Amino acid sequence: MKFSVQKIIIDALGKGVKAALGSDVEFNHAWVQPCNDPKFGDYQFNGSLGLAKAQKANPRALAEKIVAALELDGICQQPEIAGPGFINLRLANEFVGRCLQEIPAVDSAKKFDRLGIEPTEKPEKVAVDMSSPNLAKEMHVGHLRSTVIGESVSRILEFAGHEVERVNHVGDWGTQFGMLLAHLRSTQPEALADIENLQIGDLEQFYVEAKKHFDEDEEFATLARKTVVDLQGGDSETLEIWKGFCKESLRHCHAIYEALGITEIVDRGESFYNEYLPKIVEELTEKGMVEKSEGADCIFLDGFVSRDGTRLPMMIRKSDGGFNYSTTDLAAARYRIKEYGAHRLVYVVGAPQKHHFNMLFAAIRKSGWADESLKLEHLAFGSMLGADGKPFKTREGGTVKLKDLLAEAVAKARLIIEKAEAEKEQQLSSDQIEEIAQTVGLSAVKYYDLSHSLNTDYKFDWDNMLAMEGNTAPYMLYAYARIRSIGRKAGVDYAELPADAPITVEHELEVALAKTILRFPELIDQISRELRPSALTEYLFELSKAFSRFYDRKRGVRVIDAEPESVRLSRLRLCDITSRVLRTGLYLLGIETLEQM
RNA sequence: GUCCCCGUAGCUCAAUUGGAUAGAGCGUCGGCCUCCGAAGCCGAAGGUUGUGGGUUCGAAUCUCGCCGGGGACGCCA
Repeated sequence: MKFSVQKIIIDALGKGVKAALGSDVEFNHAWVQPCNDPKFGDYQFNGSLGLAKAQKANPRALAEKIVAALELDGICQQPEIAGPGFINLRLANEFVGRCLQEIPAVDSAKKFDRLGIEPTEKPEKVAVDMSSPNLAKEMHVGHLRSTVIGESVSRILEFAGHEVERVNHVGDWGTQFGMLLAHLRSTQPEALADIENLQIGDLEQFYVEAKKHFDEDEEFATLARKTVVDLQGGDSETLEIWKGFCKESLRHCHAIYEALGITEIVDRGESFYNEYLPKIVEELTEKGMVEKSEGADCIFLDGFVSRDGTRLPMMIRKSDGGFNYSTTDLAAARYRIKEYGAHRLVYVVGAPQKHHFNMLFAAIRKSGWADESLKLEHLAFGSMLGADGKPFKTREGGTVKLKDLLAEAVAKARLIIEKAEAEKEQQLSSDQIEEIAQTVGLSAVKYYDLSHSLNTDYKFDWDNMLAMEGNTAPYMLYAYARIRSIGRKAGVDYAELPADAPITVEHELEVALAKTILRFPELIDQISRELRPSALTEYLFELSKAFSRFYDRKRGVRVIDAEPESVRLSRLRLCDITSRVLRTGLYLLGIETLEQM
């Protein structure tokens, strides 16, 4: 699979169109799409319709001209013209078999099972801004989507061949830290001696206590305010305590990242940019972008004007001289462009900040820090809602800690697995059940999140995400484990199957499975551009269904006891490749597979 | 007040960014295990895509209005 089938079709059609209509015709790749209904074929060309209009010709006649000029021998069956002028293409079974044949064995030296998919020829450096919790508190459900989507998007980009830096833009600065550090000093003076190893069991509780202290004790409040001044003034002792606090808070974050399979994230908090902030304002002022307005330094950007003419400001320096998040975001963007050398900045941040990012991007463009090729993307995602459609909260109305949510997912998964185990003959050990519960529970949460389209809100529903049926992690993990089990049952090691054993597809369900596999490369190409994990979950679900039909007792084909041996080998190789695509696809969602469940 | 997002089967969600007869899962009804993992497969019923116009060969998708829900709009981040 050194190529995507779609690209081959696009090339052939491109040539055909130029041969039929002249080389000055501009060919649009979007004219070639997979058919949504297999009865039409595998790929459709719908360009005849648009071209016919431009050339004032009959679309069907035009389609016939194009078909006559097509060279698809050995790739497709005879093209068909349908409806108002669609050209339908159906891949030849021999071609499908040959493509699968070219998929190389797993190269264990590589980070991914590439399945023969080449990395992009134009690798980019991408900074993915993700997760970014506030270190003053525990991570909560509000950070789930950014963390999970950010990781998936990062893996997809890496697989496509890009260099990715996952940036954890944590909130480690601000007035609240004065209160927290003062509280730490007054309640745990002994901890200050070994601040490096500070331990705070529950940051949330600590925050609440500190806030209470602040509200009820005027003397303490004064102390807290002084601590803010000390911190911002660079008082070394205060800085040490602050560092210790942040370090401990980050340990809490990384316990969650580890559970979620996130290992390469770079913690670069807001404080990192403090020294750059005055320079940013200075630089942008020199560029004439900054205006004084009501005592504050603001940037007014083209297009950010309400109908009555009021200009909408992007404030980068408050009237008291302090900086705010816009300044920090500008500094961070500049750093990512200038120091890291990013070609693409991706922000995995909730939809409510759409307006902020629109302005930020406009300001970055205007700053001239990068040329027009710089890609700026706000991957805006919707909120997680409770079953009642309202913001997701605990029964008491409080914020749900991410740690608790994940623990509950594992607990619920464990119950389901134990129940299923009780009905089986072969029993798994309790260690195995625990491992399966961990994987299933955490995967279910991730998969459910990623299977929704980014932009819209979704309802968090335990039953739907842990269901064994439908487009869920348990179903996908089961499908994978089942295929692996088939190999064991057949007494073969998939990795040892002879690479030169031909793959032949004949049975309808065999062909359908094979063609679904062949769509994987074009999907990678698509999602690495669009950054849409839900397109991947959708595909993996289809692949699993295609396999289940292929392997169905009644309607499917025989595999383990298929005859002759050449057919058995061919089908076992098909099983192997299916499992590899599933494993790779799930990996790109941040999900590890199980050999058995 | 200005702007942004959403509204699709009883429920939860899709729809390859303007393509053909709008698809899945759950739930309901019905079929398939002496047969490779039934956590599976096959089928039926279920829709005026909130609503009314417009654009065109073609609209859930683009556009304008209305209805309903959510959100953002200068010194929090």
